[in-house]
Amino acid sequence: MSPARTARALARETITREILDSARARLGTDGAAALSLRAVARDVEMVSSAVYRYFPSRDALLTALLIEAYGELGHAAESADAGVTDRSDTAARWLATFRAVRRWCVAHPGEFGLLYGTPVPGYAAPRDTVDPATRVVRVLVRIVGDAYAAGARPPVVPAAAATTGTVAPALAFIAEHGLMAEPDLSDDELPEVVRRALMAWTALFGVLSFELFGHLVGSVTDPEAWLDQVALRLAADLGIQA
Amino acid sequence: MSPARTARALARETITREILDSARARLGTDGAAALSLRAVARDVEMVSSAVYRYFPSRDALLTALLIEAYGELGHAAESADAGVTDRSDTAARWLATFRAVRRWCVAHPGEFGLLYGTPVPGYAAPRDTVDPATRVVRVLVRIVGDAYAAGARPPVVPAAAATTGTVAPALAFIAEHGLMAEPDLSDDELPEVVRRALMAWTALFGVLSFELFGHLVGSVTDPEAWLDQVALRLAADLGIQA
DNA sequence: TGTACATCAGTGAACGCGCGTTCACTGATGTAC
DNA sequence: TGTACATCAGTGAACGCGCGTTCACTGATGTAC
Repeated sequence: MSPARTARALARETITREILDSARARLGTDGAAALSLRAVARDVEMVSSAVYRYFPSRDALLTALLIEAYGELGHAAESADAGVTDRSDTAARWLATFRAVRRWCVAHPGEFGLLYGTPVPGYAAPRDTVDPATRVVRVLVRIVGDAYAAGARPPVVPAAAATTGTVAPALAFIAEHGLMAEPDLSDDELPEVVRRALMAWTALFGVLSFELFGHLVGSVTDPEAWLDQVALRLAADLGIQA
Repeated sequence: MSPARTARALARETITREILDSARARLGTDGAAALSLRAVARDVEMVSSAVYRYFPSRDALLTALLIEAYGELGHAAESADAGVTDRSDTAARWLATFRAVRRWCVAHPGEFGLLYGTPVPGYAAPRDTVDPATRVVRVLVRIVGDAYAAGARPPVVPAAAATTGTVAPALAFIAEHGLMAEPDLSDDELPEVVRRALMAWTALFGVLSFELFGHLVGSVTDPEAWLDQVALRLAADLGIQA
Protein backbone atom coordinates (compact mmCIF):
# COMPACT_ATOMS: atom_id res chain seq x y z
CA MET A 1 0.00 0.00 0.00
CA SER A 2 2.96 2.36 0.53
CA PRO A 3 5.59 3.35 -2.05
CA ALA A 4 8.15 1.37 -0.04
CA ARG A 5 7.89 -1.71 -2.24
CA THR A 6 9.76 -4.58 -0.76
CA ALA A 7 12.06 -6.82 -2.77
CA ARG A 8 9.62 -9.61 -2.13
CA ALA A 9 6.69 -7.70 -3.60
CA LEU A 10 8.71 -6.73 -6.64
CA ALA A 11 9.85 -10.28 -7.21
CA ARG A 12 6.31 -11.51 -6.84
CA GLU A 13 5.15 -9.10 -9.49
CA THR A 14 7.88 -10.15 -11.90
CA ILE A 15 7.35 -13.86 -11.46
CA THR A 16 3.58 -13.53 -11.70
CA ARG A 17 4.09 -11.73 -15.00
CA GLU A 18 6.46 -14.44 -16.22
CA ILE A 19 3.97 -17.14 -15.35
CA LEU A 20 1.16 -15.32 -17.14
CA ASP A 21 3.32 -14.71 -20.21
CA SER A 22 4.41 -18.32 -20.39
CA ALA A 23 0.85 -19.46 -19.97
CA ARG A 24 -0.26 -17.17 -22.79
CA ALA A 25 2.45 -18.54 -25.05
CA ARG A 26 1.27 -22.04 -24.19
CA LEU A 27 -2.28 -21.11 -25.20
CA GLY A 28 -1.02 -20.61 -28.72
CA THR A 29 0.83 -23.90 -28.99
CA ASP A 30 -1.21 -26.30 -26.85
CA GLY A 31 -4.61 -24.66 -26.73
CA ALA A 32 -6.54 -23.53 -23.68
CA ALA A 33 -7.99 -26.97 -22.93
CA ALA A 34 -4.52 -28.49 -22.64
CA LEU A 35 -3.01 -25.64 -20.64
CA SER A 36 -0.81 -27.30 -18.07
CA LEU A 37 0.59 -25.86 -14.87
CA ARG A 38 3.53 -28.21 -15.08
CA ALA A 39 4.41 -27.06 -18.59
CA VAL A 40 4.22 -23.43 -17.50
CA ALA A 41 6.39 -24.23 -14.48
CA ARG A 42 8.97 -25.80 -16.80
CA ASP A 43 8.92 -22.69 -19.02
CA VAL A 44 9.63 -20.36 -16.12
CA GLU A 45 12.16 -22.85 -14.70
CA MET A 46 10.38 -23.56 -11.49
CA VAL A 47 9.32 -26.74 -9.85
CA SER A 48 5.64 -27.33 -10.57
CA SER A 49 4.53 -26.96 -6.97
CA ALA A 50 6.07 -23.47 -6.78
CA VAL A 51 3.46 -22.13 -9.18
CA TYR A 52 0.91 -22.71 -6.43
CA ARG A 53 2.47 -19.80 -4.51
CA TYR A 54 1.12 -17.59 -7.32
CA PHE A 55 -2.07 -19.27 -8.47
CA PRO A 56 -4.04 -21.58 -6.22
CA SER A 57 -5.10 -23.84 -9.10
CA ARG A 58 -5.10 -24.29 -12.83
CA ASP A 59 -8.60 -22.82 -12.97
CA ALA A 60 -7.43 -19.67 -11.19
CA LEU A 61 -4.69 -19.29 -13.79
CA LEU A 62 -7.25 -19.68 -16.57
CA THR A 63 -9.42 -17.03 -14.97
CA ALA A 64 -6.50 -14.62 -14.74
CA LEU A 65 -5.72 -15.21 -18.41
CA LEU A 66 -9.34 -14.68 -19.38
CA ILE A 67 -9.57 -11.39 -17.51
CA GLU A 68 -6.26 -10.14 -18.81
CA ALA A 69 -7.07 -11.03 -22.41
CA TYR A 70 -10.58 -9.56 -22.35
CA GLY A 71 -9.09 -6.49 -20.76
CA GLU A 72 -6.48 -6.02 -23.45
CA LEU A 73 -8.97 -6.58 -26.22
CA GLY A 74 -11.46 -4.20 -24.66
CA HIS A 75 -8.76 -1.63 -24.21
CA ALA A 76 -7.68 -1.98 -27.83
CA ALA A 77 -11.26 -1.36 -28.98
CA GLU A 78 -11.82 1.57 -26.64
CA SER A 79 -8.61 3.37 -27.47
CA ALA A 80 -9.07 2.84 -31.20
CA ASP A 81 -12.45 4.53 -30.94
CA ALA A 82 -11.10 7.25 -28.68
CA GLY A 83 -8.26 7.84 -31.14
CA VAL A 84 -10.57 9.24 -33.81
CA THR A 85 -10.49 12.98 -33.12
CA ASP A 86 -13.56 13.90 -35.14
CA ARG A 87 -16.11 12.31 -32.81
CA SER A 88 -18.92 12.93 -35.28
CA ASP A 89 -17.26 10.72 -37.89
CA THR A 90 -18.93 7.59 -36.62
CA ALA A 91 -18.03 5.63 -39.74
CA ALA A 92 -14.33 6.21 -39.07
CA ARG A 93 -14.74 5.27 -35.42
CA TRP A 94 -16.54 2.10 -36.44
CA LEU A 95 -13.84 1.05 -38.89
CA ALA A 96 -11.05 1.91 -36.46
CA THR A 97 -12.66 -0.25 -33.79
CA PHE A 98 -13.08 -3.20 -36.12
CA ARG A 99 -9.49 -2.92 -37.25
CA ALA A 100 -8.15 -2.68 -33.72
CA VAL A 101 -10.11 -5.72 -32.61
CA ARG A 102 -8.80 -7.69 -35.56
CA ARG A 103 -5.25 -6.53 -34.97
CA TRP A 104 -5.30 -7.71 -31.37
CA CYS A 105 -6.89 -11.05 -32.21
CA VAL A 106 -4.50 -11.80 -35.06
CA ALA A 107 -1.56 -10.85 -32.85
CA HIS A 108 -2.87 -13.10 -30.07
CA PRO A 109 -4.42 -16.18 -31.65
CA GLY A 110 -3.93 -18.31 -28.55
CA GLU A 111 -5.76 -15.82 -26.38
CA PHE A 112 -8.44 -15.49 -29.05
CA GLY A 113 -9.01 -19.23 -28.83
CA LEU A 114 -9.39 -18.95 -25.08
CA LEU A 115 -11.91 -16.12 -25.36
CA TYR A 116 -13.94 -17.11 -28.40
CA GLY A 117 -13.13 -20.74 -29.12
CA THR A 118 -14.52 -23.89 -27.60
CA PRO A 119 -15.02 -23.39 -23.87
CA VAL A 120 -12.52 -25.30 -21.75
CA PRO A 121 -14.27 -28.50 -20.59
CA GLY A 122 -14.72 -28.62 -16.85
CA TYR A 123 -13.96 -24.95 -16.40
CA ALA A 124 -16.68 -22.41 -15.63
CA ALA A 125 -15.68 -18.77 -15.96
CA PRO A 126 -16.48 -16.85 -12.76
CA ARG A 127 -18.47 -13.62 -12.64
CA ASP A 128 -15.39 -11.38 -12.70
CA THR A 129 -14.90 -12.25 -16.35
CA VAL A 130 -18.26 -11.07 -17.65
CA ASP A 131 -17.74 -7.35 -17.28
CA PRO A 132 -14.42 -7.26 -19.21
CA ALA A 133 -16.06 -9.49 -21.82
CA THR A 134 -18.61 -6.81 -22.68
CA ARG A 135 -16.20 -4.00 -23.43
CA VAL A 136 -16.01 -4.47 -27.19
CA VAL A 137 -19.75 -4.61 -27.72
CA ARG A 138 -20.16 -1.55 -25.51
CA VAL A 139 -17.86 0.41 -27.82
CA LEU A 140 -19.85 -0.65 -30.85
CA VAL A 141 -23.18 0.24 -29.25
CA ARG A 142 -21.88 3.60 -28.17
CA ILE A 143 -20.74 4.46 -31.69
CA VAL A 144 -24.10 3.47 -33.08
CA GLY A 145 -25.83 5.49 -30.38
CA ASP A 146 -23.77 8.54 -31.30
CA ALA A 147 -24.57 8.08 -34.97
CA TYR A 148 -28.30 8.06 -34.25
CA ALA A 149 -28.06 10.97 -31.88
CA ALA A 150 -26.50 12.85 -34.82
CA GLY A 151 -29.41 12.03 -37.07
CA ALA A 152 -28.60 8.73 -38.77
CA ARG A 153 -31.62 6.52 -39.32
CA PRO A 154 -31.83 2.74 -39.29
CA PRO A 155 -32.79 0.91 -42.47
CA VAL A 156 -36.39 -0.17 -42.92
CA VAL A 157 -36.85 -3.84 -42.24
CA PRO A 158 -39.51 -6.22 -43.55
CA ALA A 159 -42.43 -6.45 -41.14
CA ALA A 160 -41.89 -10.17 -40.60
CA ALA A 161 -38.50 -9.47 -39.04
CA ALA A 162 -39.69 -6.86 -36.59
CA THR A 163 -40.68 -9.34 -33.95
CA THR A 164 -40.73 -8.88 -30.24
CA GLY A 165 -38.22 -8.51 -27.51
CA THR A 166 -35.47 -11.06 -28.03
CA VAL A 167 -32.93 -8.39 -27.20
CA ALA A 168 -34.55 -7.33 -23.95
CA PRO A 169 -31.45 -8.03 -21.79
CA ALA A 170 -29.32 -5.97 -24.16
CA LEU A 171 -31.79 -3.06 -23.99
CA ALA A 172 -31.72 -3.20 -20.21
CA PHE A 173 -27.92 -3.26 -20.20
CA ILE A 174 -27.77 -0.26 -22.54
CA ALA A 175 -30.18 1.74 -20.42
CA GLU A 176 -28.32 0.83 -17.24
CA HIS A 177 -24.94 1.88 -18.60
CA GLY A 178 -26.28 4.93 -20.44
CA LEU A 179 -24.71 3.73 -23.68
CA MET A 180 -27.23 5.51 -25.86
CA ALA A 181 -27.45 8.82 -24.13
CA GLU A 182 -29.62 10.71 -26.58
CA PRO A 183 -31.21 8.01 -28.61
CA ASP A 184 -33.94 10.14 -30.19
CA LEU A 185 -35.35 6.99 -31.75
CA SER A 186 -38.89 5.76 -31.86
CA ASP A 187 -40.00 2.72 -29.88
CA ASP A 188 -39.72 0.69 -33.05
CA GLU A 189 -36.37 2.02 -34.08
CA LEU A 190 -34.44 1.54 -30.84
CA PRO A 191 -34.72 -2.25 -30.64
CA GLU A 192 -34.00 -2.47 -34.35
CA VAL A 193 -30.81 -0.48 -33.93
CA VAL A 194 -29.77 -2.64 -31.01
CA ARG A 195 -30.46 -5.78 -33.00
CA ARG A 196 -28.31 -4.44 -35.80
CA ALA A 197 -25.50 -3.56 -33.43
CA LEU A 198 -25.56 -7.02 -31.84
CA MET A 199 -25.55 -8.57 -35.30
CA ALA A 200 -22.53 -6.52 -36.23
CA TRP A 201 -20.74 -7.53 -33.04
CA THR A 202 -21.45 -11.18 -33.73
CA ALA A 203 -20.44 -10.82 -37.36
CA LEU A 204 -17.14 -9.24 -36.36
CA PHE A 205 -16.17 -12.19 -34.21
CA GLY A 206 -17.64 -14.59 -36.72
CA VAL A 207 -15.24 -13.27 -39.33
CA LEU A 208 -12.30 -13.43 -36.94
CA SER A 209 -13.25 -16.89 -35.83
CA PHE A 210 -13.35 -18.05 -39.44
CA GLU A 211 -10.06 -16.35 -40.21
CA LEU A 212 -8.17 -17.64 -37.19
CA PHE A 213 -9.65 -21.10 -37.25
CA GLY A 214 -8.92 -21.53 -40.94
CA HIS A 215 -12.34 -21.47 -42.56
CA LEU A 216 -11.65 -18.61 -44.96
CA VAL A 217 -8.75 -20.30 -46.70
CA GLY A 218 -10.57 -21.34 -49.87
CA SER A 219 -12.73 -18.23 -50.11
CA VAL A 220 -10.85 -15.06 -49.30
CA THR A 221 -7.33 -13.99 -50.21
CA ASP A 222 -6.69 -11.05 -47.91
CA PRO A 223 -8.39 -11.34 -44.52
CA GLU A 224 -7.38 -7.83 -43.50
CA ALA A 225 -9.06 -6.24 -46.52
CA TRP A 226 -11.96 -8.63 -46.05
CA LEU A 227 -12.64 -7.41 -42.53
CA ASP A 228 -12.64 -3.83 -43.80
CA GLN A 229 -15.23 -4.74 -46.37
CA VAL A 230 -17.36 -6.47 -43.79
CA ALA A 231 -17.08 -3.48 -41.45
CA LEU A 232 -18.14 -1.07 -44.17
CA ARG A 233 -21.13 -3.15 -45.17
CA LEU A 234 -22.27 -3.62 -41.60
CA ALA A 235 -22.01 0.14 -41.11
CA ALA A 236 -23.96 0.78 -44.28
CA ASP A 237 -26.66 -1.67 -43.16
CA LEU A 238 -26.85 0.23 -39.87
CA GLY A 239 -27.26 3.51 -41.67
CA ILE A 240 -23.84 4.80 -40.59
CA GLN A 241 -22.19 6.52 -43.52
CA ALA A 242 -19.05 8.58 -43.84
CA MET B 1 -18.83 -55.93 -52.63
CA SER B 2 -21.43 -58.71 -52.87
CA PRO B 3 -24.71 -58.98 -50.95
CA ALA B 4 -23.24 -61.96 -49.09
CA ARG B 5 -22.17 -59.93 -46.06
CA THR B 6 -20.15 -61.99 -43.70
CA ALA B 7 -20.71 -61.98 -39.97
CA ARG B 8 -17.29 -60.41 -39.63
CA ALA B 9 -18.15 -57.52 -41.96
CA LEU B 10 -21.41 -56.91 -40.15
CA ALA B 11 -19.73 -56.93 -36.78
CA ARG B 12 -17.08 -54.56 -38.04
CA GLU B 13 -19.73 -52.14 -39.19
CA THR B 14 -21.53 -52.25 -35.86
CA ILE B 15 -18.43 -51.79 -33.77
CA THR B 16 -17.13 -48.99 -35.98
CA ARG B 17 -20.44 -47.23 -35.48
CA GLU B 18 -20.26 -47.75 -31.72
CA ILE B 19 -16.77 -46.31 -31.61
CA LEU B 20 -17.80 -43.28 -33.63
CA ASP B 21 -20.88 -42.71 -31.49
CA SER B 22 -18.92 -42.97 -28.27
CA ALA B 23 -16.30 -40.61 -29.63
CA ARG B 24 -18.99 -38.11 -30.60
CA ALA B 25 -20.47 -38.28 -27.12
CA ARG B 26 -16.99 -37.68 -25.72
CA LEU B 27 -16.66 -34.57 -27.88
CA GLY B 28 -19.50 -33.05 -25.95
CA THR B 29 -18.17 -33.81 -22.50
CA ASP B 30 -14.37 -33.62 -22.91
CA GLY B 31 -13.97 -31.48 -26.00
CA ALA B 32 -12.21 -32.39 -29.22
CA ALA B 33 -8.74 -31.53 -27.95
CA ALA B 34 -9.04 -34.02 -25.09
CA LEU B 35 -10.61 -36.78 -27.15
CA SER B 36 -9.00 -39.96 -25.93
CA LEU B 37 -8.86 -43.35 -27.59
CA ARG B 38 -8.63 -45.00 -24.21
CA ALA B 39 -11.78 -43.28 -22.96
CA VAL B 40 -13.63 -44.32 -26.10
CA ALA B 41 -12.37 -47.88 -25.68
CA ARG B 42 -13.68 -47.90 -22.13
CA ASP B 43 -17.07 -46.66 -23.33
CA VAL B 44 -17.43 -49.44 -25.87
CA GLU B 45 -16.03 -51.93 -23.34
CA MET B 46 -12.96 -52.87 -25.27
CA VAL B 47 -9.34 -52.93 -24.37
CA SER B 48 -7.68 -49.78 -25.69
CA SER B 49 -5.47 -51.59 -28.16
CA ALA B 50 -8.50 -53.16 -29.83
CA VAL B 51 -9.62 -49.79 -31.15
CA TYR B 52 -6.55 -49.87 -33.39
CA ARG B 53 -8.23 -52.62 -35.42
CA TYR B 54 -10.74 -49.92 -36.46
CA PHE B 55 -8.78 -46.69 -36.54
CA PRO B 56 -5.03 -46.63 -37.02
CA SER B 57 -4.56 -43.61 -34.73
CA ARG B 58 -6.31 -40.93 -32.75
CA ASP B 59 -5.88 -38.54 -35.65
CA ALA B 60 -7.62 -40.94 -38.00
CA LEU B 61 -10.55 -41.09 -35.60
CA LEU B 62 -10.68 -37.30 -35.50
CA THR B 63 -10.68 -37.19 -39.29
CA ALA B 64 -13.55 -39.66 -39.46
CA LEU B 65 -15.53 -37.57 -36.95
CA LEU B 66 -14.84 -34.40 -38.90
CA ILE B 67 -15.99 -35.90 -42.18
CA GLU B 68 -19.07 -37.45 -40.64
CA ALA B 69 -20.08 -34.24 -38.85
CA TYR B 70 -19.51 -31.98 -41.85
CA GLY B 71 -21.45 -34.49 -43.90
CA GLU B 72 -24.45 -34.48 -41.57
CA LEU B 73 -24.48 -30.71 -41.32
CA GLY B 74 -24.17 -30.32 -45.08
CA HIS B 75 -26.95 -32.83 -45.59
CA ALA B 76 -29.18 -30.98 -43.12
CA ALA B 77 -28.67 -27.74 -45.04
CA GLU B 78 -29.18 -29.32 -48.43
CA SER B 79 -32.33 -31.17 -47.53
CA ALA B 80 -33.82 -28.16 -45.78
CA ASP B 81 -33.35 -26.15 -48.96
CA ALA B 82 -34.63 -28.99 -51.12
CA GLY B 83 -37.67 -29.31 -48.87
CA VAL B 84 -39.12 -25.98 -49.95
CA THR B 85 -41.37 -26.91 -52.82
CA ASP B 86 -41.76 -23.45 -54.28
CA ARG B 87 -38.22 -23.10 -55.62
CA SER B 88 -38.79 -19.46 -56.51
CA ASP B 89 -39.41 -18.55 -52.86
CA THR B 90 -35.76 -17.94 -52.16
CA ALA B 91 -36.49 -16.17 -48.88
CA ALA B 92 -38.20 -19.29 -47.56
CA ARG B 93 -35.33 -21.49 -48.76
CA TRP B 94 -32.86 -19.16 -47.05
CA LEU B 95 -34.69 -19.22 -43.75
CA ALA B 96 -35.20 -22.98 -43.88
CA THR B 97 -31.49 -23.50 -44.45
CA PHE B 98 -30.51 -21.24 -41.56
CA ARG B 99 -32.93 -23.01 -39.27
CA ALA B 100 -31.74 -26.46 -40.27
CA VAL B 101 -28.12 -25.53 -39.71
CA ARG B 102 -28.94 -24.16 -36.30
CA ARG B 103 -31.01 -27.19 -35.41
CA TRP B 104 -28.16 -29.57 -36.21
CA CYS B 105 -25.58 -27.49 -34.35
CA VAL B 106 -27.70 -27.09 -31.25
CA ALA B 107 -28.45 -30.79 -31.26
CA HIS B 108 -24.73 -31.60 -31.65
CA PRO B 109 -22.76 -29.06 -29.64
CA GLY B 110 -19.76 -31.38 -29.25
CA GLU B 111 -19.48 -31.86 -32.99
CA PHE B 112 -20.01 -28.14 -33.51
CA GLY B 113 -17.00 -27.48 -31.31
CA LEU B 114 -14.96 -29.88 -33.38
CA LEU B 115 -15.97 -28.23 -36.65
CA TYR B 116 -16.06 -24.56 -35.73
CA GLY B 117 -14.25 -24.22 -32.42
CA THR B 118 -10.57 -23.97 -31.64
CA PRO B 119 -8.65 -26.29 -33.93
CA VAL B 120 -7.24 -29.34 -32.17
CA PRO B 121 -3.57 -28.59 -31.38
CA GLY B 122 -1.22 -30.89 -33.24
CA TYR B 123 -3.88 -32.12 -35.60
CA ALA B 124 -4.04 -31.03 -39.21
CA ALA B 125 -7.23 -31.89 -41.07
CA PRO B 126 -6.44 -33.78 -44.29
CA ARG B 127 -7.77 -32.85 -47.71
CA ASP B 128 -10.76 -35.20 -47.55
CA THR B 129 -12.39 -32.87 -45.04
CA VAL B 130 -12.44 -29.71 -47.13
CA ASP B 131 -15.08 -30.75 -49.63
CA PRO B 132 -17.68 -31.73 -46.99
CA ALA B 133 -16.84 -28.50 -45.16
CA THR B 134 -18.08 -26.41 -48.08
CA ARG B 135 -21.53 -27.90 -48.38
CA VAL B 136 -23.37 -25.32 -46.27
CA VAL B 137 -21.89 -22.31 -48.01
CA ARG B 138 -22.64 -23.91 -51.37
CA VAL B 139 -26.32 -24.12 -50.45
CA LEU B 140 -26.36 -20.45 -49.45
CA VAL B 141 -24.61 -19.34 -52.63
CA ARG B 142 -26.96 -21.39 -54.77
CA ILE B 143 -30.02 -19.79 -53.16
CA VAL B 144 -28.60 -16.34 -53.71
CA GLY B 145 -27.75 -17.24 -57.30
CA ASP B 146 -31.32 -18.38 -57.90
CA ALA B 147 -32.66 -15.19 -56.39
CA TYR B 148 -30.59 -13.06 -58.73
CA ALA B 149 -31.42 -15.21 -61.72
CA ALA B 150 -35.06 -14.45 -60.88
CA GLY B 151 -34.45 -10.73 -60.89
CA ALA B 152 -33.43 -9.75 -57.37
CA ARG B 153 -30.83 -7.02 -57.23
CA PRO B 154 -28.08 -6.48 -54.71
CA PRO B 155 -28.13 -3.37 -52.55
CA VAL B 156 -26.04 -0.41 -53.57
CA VAL B 157 -22.85 -0.14 -51.57
CA PRO B 158 -20.74 2.90 -50.77
CA ALA B 159 -17.94 3.30 -53.31
CA ALA B 160 -15.26 2.95 -50.64
CA ALA B 161 -16.39 -0.60 -49.92
CA ALA B 162 -16.35 -1.77 -53.53
CA THR B 163 -12.68 -2.68 -53.51
CA THR B 164 -10.97 -5.31 -55.53
CA GLY B 165 -10.81 -9.06 -55.60
CA THR B 166 -10.52 -10.34 -52.06
CA VAL B 167 -13.07 -12.99 -52.88
CA ALA B 168 -11.30 -14.26 -55.99
CA PRO B 169 -11.00 -17.86 -54.72
CA ALA B 170 -14.71 -17.92 -53.96
CA LEU B 171 -15.54 -16.62 -57.42
CA ALA B 172 -13.37 -19.33 -58.98
CA PHE B 173 -15.04 -21.98 -56.82
CA ILE B 174 -18.50 -20.76 -57.82
CA ALA B 175 -17.65 -20.78 -61.50
CA GLU B 176 -16.08 -24.23 -61.25
CA HIS B 177 -19.08 -25.76 -59.50
CA GLY B 178 -21.66 -23.86 -61.56
CA LEU B 179 -23.29 -22.56 -58.39
CA MET B 180 -24.64 -19.44 -60.08
CA ALA B 181 -25.88 -20.89 -63.29
CA GLU B 182 -27.64 -17.85 -64.72
CA PRO B 183 -26.14 -15.00 -62.79
CA ASP B 184 -27.30 -12.21 -65.12
CA LEU B 185 -25.32 -9.77 -63.01
CA SER B 186 -22.94 -7.06 -64.07
CA ASP B 187 -19.21 -7.36 -63.42
CA ASP B 188 -19.66 -5.10 -60.42
CA GLU B 189 -22.67 -6.89 -59.05
CA LEU B 190 -21.41 -10.47 -59.10
CA PRO B 191 -18.50 -9.99 -56.68
CA GLU B 192 -20.73 -7.87 -54.46
CA VAL B 193 -23.30 -10.61 -54.27
CA VAL B 194 -20.62 -13.17 -53.49
CA ARG B 195 -19.22 -10.93 -50.77
CA ARG B 196 -22.68 -10.64 -49.26
CA ALA B 197 -23.22 -14.36 -49.40
CA LEU B 198 -19.90 -15.06 -47.70
CA MET B 199 -20.71 -12.46 -45.07
CA ALA B 200 -24.03 -14.16 -44.42
CA TRP B 201 -22.34 -17.56 -44.15
CA THR B 202 -19.85 -16.17 -41.66
CA ALA B 203 -22.57 -14.35 -39.73
CA LEU B 204 -24.60 -17.57 -39.47
CA PHE B 205 -21.75 -19.44 -37.82
CA GLY B 206 -20.79 -16.38 -35.82
CA VAL B 207 -24.24 -16.37 -34.25
CA LEU B 208 -24.12 -20.10 -33.58
CA SER B 209 -20.64 -19.84 -32.16
CA PHE B 210 -21.79 -17.10 -29.78
CA GLU B 211 -24.87 -19.06 -28.83
CA LEU B 212 -23.13 -22.38 -28.22
CA PHE B 213 -20.06 -20.91 -26.58
CA GLY B 214 -22.14 -18.79 -24.22
CA HIS B 215 -21.55 -15.25 -25.45
CA LEU B 216 -25.20 -14.37 -26.00
CA VAL B 217 -26.27 -14.99 -22.43
CA GLY B 218 -26.50 -11.38 -21.29
CA SER B 219 -27.86 -10.02 -24.56
CA VAL B 220 -30.46 -12.27 -26.10
CA THR B 221 -33.29 -14.20 -24.52
CA ASP B 222 -34.35 -16.59 -27.24
CA PRO B 223 -31.53 -17.75 -29.50
CA GLU B 224 -33.88 -19.55 -31.85
CA ALA B 225 -35.91 -16.44 -32.55
CA TRP B 226 -32.69 -14.47 -32.71
CA LEU B 227 -31.29 -16.59 -35.50
CA ASP B 228 -34.53 -16.09 -37.45
CA GLN B 229 -34.15 -12.35 -37.10
CA VAL B 230 -30.55 -12.49 -38.23
CA ALA B 231 -31.48 -14.66 -41.20
CA LEU B 232 -34.22 -12.26 -42.27
CA ARG B 233 -31.97 -9.22 -42.02
CA LEU B 234 -29.15 -10.88 -43.92
CA ALA B 235 -31.63 -11.83 -46.63
CA ALA B 236 -32.96 -8.30 -46.76
CA ASP B 237 -29.43 -6.93 -47.03
CA LEU B 238 -28.84 -9.31 -49.92
CA GLY B 239 -31.98 -8.13 -51.67
CA ILE B 240 -33.79 -11.42 -51.16
CA GLN B 241 -37.38 -10.69 -50.13
CA ALA B 242 -40.36 -12.90 -49.68
C1' DT C 1 21.54 -0.59 14.81
C1' DG C 2 20.80 -5.40 16.31
C1' DT C 3 18.31 -9.35 17.43
C1' DA C 4 14.23 -12.70 17.53
C1' DC C 5 10.48 -14.20 15.29
C1' DA C 6 7.12 -14.51 11.50
C1' DT C 7 6.26 -14.71 6.78
C1' DC C 8 6.71 -16.61 2.49
C1' DA C 9 9.11 -18.45 -2.09
C1' DG C 10 10.81 -22.35 -3.74
C1' DT C 11 12.26 -27.62 -3.29
C1' DG C 12 11.68 -32.45 -4.00
C1' DA C 13 9.18 -36.43 -3.28
C1' DA C 14 4.98 -38.55 -3.49
C1' DC C 15 -0.18 -39.76 -4.54
C1' DG C 16 -3.10 -41.54 -7.96
C1' DC C 17 -4.40 -40.85 -12.14
C1' DG C 18 -4.35 -40.26 -17.28
C1' DC C 19 -2.52 -40.84 -22.23
C1' DG C 20 -1.07 -43.10 -27.40
C1' DT C 21 0.96 -46.81 -29.27
C1' DT C 22 3.37 -51.46 -29.86
C1' DC C 23 3.65 -56.34 -29.51
C1' DA C 24 3.26 -61.31 -28.97
C1' DC C 25 -0.65 -63.99 -28.11
C1' DT C 26 -5.33 -66.64 -28.43
C1' DG C 27 -9.32 -68.02 -30.55
C1' DA C 28 -13.02 -67.26 -33.67
C1' DT C 29 -14.41 -66.54 -38.54
C1' DG C 30 -13.76 -67.10 -43.50
C1' DT C 31 -12.02 -69.44 -47.69
C1' DA C 32 -9.88 -72.68 -50.99
C1' DC C 33 -9.65 -77.22 -52.08
C1' DT D 1 -19.78 -81.74 -46.73
C1' DG D 2 -15.16 -81.76 -44.55
C1' DT D 3 -10.62 -80.38 -43.72
C1' DA D 4 -6.37 -77.22 -43.68
C1' DC D 5 -4.87 -72.84 -43.72
C1' DA D 6 -5.26 -67.80 -43.68
C1' DT D 7 -7.31 -63.83 -41.92
C1' DC D 8 -8.52 -60.92 -38.39
C1' DA D 9 -10.82 -59.14 -33.74
C1' DG D 10 -9.73 -58.77 -29.32
C1' DT D 11 -6.41 -59.55 -25.05
C1' DG D 12 -3.15 -58.09 -21.64
C1' DA D 13 1.17 -56.42 -20.57
C1' DA D 14 4.41 -53.07 -21.30
C1' DC D 15 6.97 -48.59 -22.85
C1' DG D 16 7.65 -43.92 -21.70
C1' DC D 17 5.42 -40.16 -21.06
C1' DG D 18 2.12 -36.63 -19.15
C1' DC D 19 -1.03 -34.36 -15.51
C1' DG D 20 -2.97 -31.52 -10.82
C1' DT D 21 -2.31 -31.23 -6.25
C1' DT D 22 -0.45 -32.00 -1.38
C1' DC D 23 3.04 -31.90 2.05
C1' DA D 24 7.00 -31.48 5.07
C1' DC D 25 11.10 -29.04 4.40
C1' DT D 26 14.86 -25.21 3.83
C1' DG D 27 16.43 -20.77 3.53
C1' DA D 28 15.80 -16.06 2.39
C1' DT D 29 13.21 -11.75 3.29
C1' DG D 30 10.53 -8.69 6.27
C1' DT D 31 9.06 -6.75 10.75
C1' DA D 32 8.51 -5.64 15.68
C1' DC D 33 10.94 -4.57 19.54
